[in-house]
Amino acid sequence: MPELPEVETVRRVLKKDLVGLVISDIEIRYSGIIEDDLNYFINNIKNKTIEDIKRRGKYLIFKLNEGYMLSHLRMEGKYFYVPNNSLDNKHIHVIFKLNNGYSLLYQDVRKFGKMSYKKEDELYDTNPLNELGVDPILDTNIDNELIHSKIINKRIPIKSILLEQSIITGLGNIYVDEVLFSAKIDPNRPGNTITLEESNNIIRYSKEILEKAILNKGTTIRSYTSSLGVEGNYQNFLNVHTKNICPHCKNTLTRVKINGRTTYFCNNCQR
DNA sequence: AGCACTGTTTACAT
DNA sequence: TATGTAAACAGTGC
Repeated sequence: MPELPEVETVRRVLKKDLVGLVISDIEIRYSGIIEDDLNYFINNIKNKTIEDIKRRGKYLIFKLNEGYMLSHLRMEGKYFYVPNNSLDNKHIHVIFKLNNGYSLLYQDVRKFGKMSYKKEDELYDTNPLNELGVDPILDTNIDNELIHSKIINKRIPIKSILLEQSIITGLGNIYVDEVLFSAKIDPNRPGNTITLEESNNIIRYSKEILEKAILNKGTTIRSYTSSLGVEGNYQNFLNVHTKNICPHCKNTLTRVKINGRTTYFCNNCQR
């Protein structure tokens, strides 16, 4: 499911249930999810207490009493907090047994998701978090000129730049289309043609749209992709993504592939 | 049946 | 270094 608003929604739901619980055992059924050596991962997480759940970009950060567990849901990753042995299927790849008779299940139909253990001093200074750009929700002092200078250093389409996560983190295929529509920018425009004013609008609308999407618990487009049974509501506020008609000028929207990703925009309103 | 598609990221070739 | 393509995988829909 996850772009920033969906990951933030998962974070909030999990945090209510999990803080204070101890991970008493870990079962790994598909090791491709775990980026570390399996024994290293298990030995460092087993018997640790979950003290907090944080987020940066699209990453979930489980703060343990010693170190962190980093988790990225990629396309289909989902967590379920359920009583032991009450739910199982072939797409559940990691099971965290908790000390209260409940389990945290990680389900991932496409097996793209990743988890790793990070030591206290590694978290923000090593891959992958040290590669991330500014988080429009978490970072309050964003250097607009710096963002612009990074954008105009590139010649690839602005949509591709925003999907890279290295300048701004949190936007994915849906919200990039929405942000560029609000900013009236053609997603094909090369980075080196983006003005400071346009760059500032990208930052401003990223904040606005992501905030509103979080308030609506994210976007649920295809029903099977809902996580934790939590259905988002922001699909009712989308302007262009999955749409046919421009809500502003009523022209037919253009649908193209950029970076292999389906892209919706209005070639009348977005220049 | 076969192909195109999917809310992500990264490894690899050029 | 920068950019474009393919790959990781499983399911749905035409």
